[in-house]
Amino acid sequence: MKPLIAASERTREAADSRTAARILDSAFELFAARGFDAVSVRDIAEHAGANPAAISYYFGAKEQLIQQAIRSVIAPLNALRLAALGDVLARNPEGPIAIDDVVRAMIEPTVRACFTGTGPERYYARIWMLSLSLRQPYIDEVMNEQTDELLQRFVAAMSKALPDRNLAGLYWEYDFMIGAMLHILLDPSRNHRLRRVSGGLCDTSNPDEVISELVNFVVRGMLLARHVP
Amino acid sequence: MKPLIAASERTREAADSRTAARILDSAFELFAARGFDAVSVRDIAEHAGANPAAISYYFGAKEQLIQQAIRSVIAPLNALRLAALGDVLARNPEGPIAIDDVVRAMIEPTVRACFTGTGPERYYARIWMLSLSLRQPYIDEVMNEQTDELLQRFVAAMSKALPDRNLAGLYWEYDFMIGAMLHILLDPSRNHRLRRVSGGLCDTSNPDEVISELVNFVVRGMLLARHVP
DNA sequence: GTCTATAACACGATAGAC
DNA sequence: GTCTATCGTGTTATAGAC
Repeated sequence: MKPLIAASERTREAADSRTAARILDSAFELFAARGFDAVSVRDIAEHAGANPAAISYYFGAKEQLIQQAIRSVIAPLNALRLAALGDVLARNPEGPIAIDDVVRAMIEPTVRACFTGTGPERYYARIWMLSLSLRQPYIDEVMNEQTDELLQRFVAAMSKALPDRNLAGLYWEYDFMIGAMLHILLDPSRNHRLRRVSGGLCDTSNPDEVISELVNFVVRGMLLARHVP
Repeated sequence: MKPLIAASERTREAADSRTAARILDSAFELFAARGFDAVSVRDIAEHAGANPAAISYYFGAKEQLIQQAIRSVIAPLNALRLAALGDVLARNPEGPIAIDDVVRAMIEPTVRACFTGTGPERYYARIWMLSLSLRQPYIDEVMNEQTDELLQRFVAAMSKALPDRNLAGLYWEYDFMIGAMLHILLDPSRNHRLRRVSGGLCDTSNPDEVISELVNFVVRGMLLARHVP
């Protein structure tokens, strides 16, 4: 593959090269395991069976490799989420839709990707958590690029399912949903902490159970416009 | 201050020295801003007006400084949470308690600490997120040490408020509550993303609004044992 | 108790051979 | 397109002066 001059072009074409693809695969795998800062480009090159120089060649600087790694993990998952939401909307194009189905269209593909996924999207929970904790402009840029439209589509569907709720509440609750989901998805990488402290009552390694508990909790949270004591 | 031999003793006594206290203050402030890996002990020493060697002297290795920084941020917040929960329980020692009050005892001190706190606990959201994303044994150790008992006390209170709910569900929902809270508390450090995407509908810089939305959502999620469509 | 000085090593990036 | 070799910088940790 002939590298292009501009760095932005370079990264866009990167997957065309087998070596670049191997580097990218190694990148998000190692990043997910140990964090962006703790993994050096040398580690990535070694894991990919490539030369350290190949990373600069294909991706430019380490920051651009991180951006590309985040994209590689999030983009395929977002496609799955939007496909699931599309199914829900298509099932009844004119009439009402159920909030359960909308919530499930977000939660089910995400949980299944993290538990039984085989593509890059299985690293979603760890990569997203790392991105959230970094707080750097170049990270924010990728995060917003990957989630702004997704959020608007889901909030619109939530509003369609719950036309009596005001939009502000639904925006808050979308954020709460993502937070709750992300947090429980990190439990397996914390040695199943919730399972331990609950004395085994919560099986945080069972995707069906995680999905069921999450969906029920979130839907209940969204159902009533105001809590009546 | 005379340093003790064992590292564990050293860190325990660290706050006795003015220099050590300045180092610790600088540590969690810089860690919160830039992450554990991205901040060097030199940065911390410089910020504290101390010598790099002082960090090894008082804390041993960087890992122990990180552990101590996490403790310094979480412990005071946990004291506030448990005090609030104690108030709720003391208000009606024998009779029933309201789930709203239990949930609020977790959420209100935490949100207020992050928005208007003046002590180390104001760094809770960022430090905790960083700890979650690190996944190292020495971090897990501190996290479990700081939260296992807190979780049990709160779940017990939740169960007292909702005696018809089974314990497993409450454990799940405690985890969801923490996740939702943590995620929204990070919004300000993401340039108020939710405020932006909601077109200003959600004021994520207003602690009262965050508390109110969170408490209502979480309590609704906990109120019904099963969702009825 | 706090400092200076430095050891010993890892980092990202790149020039230039092939 | 991929390699080797290396530059310059920054890292943790510590030995030893004060």
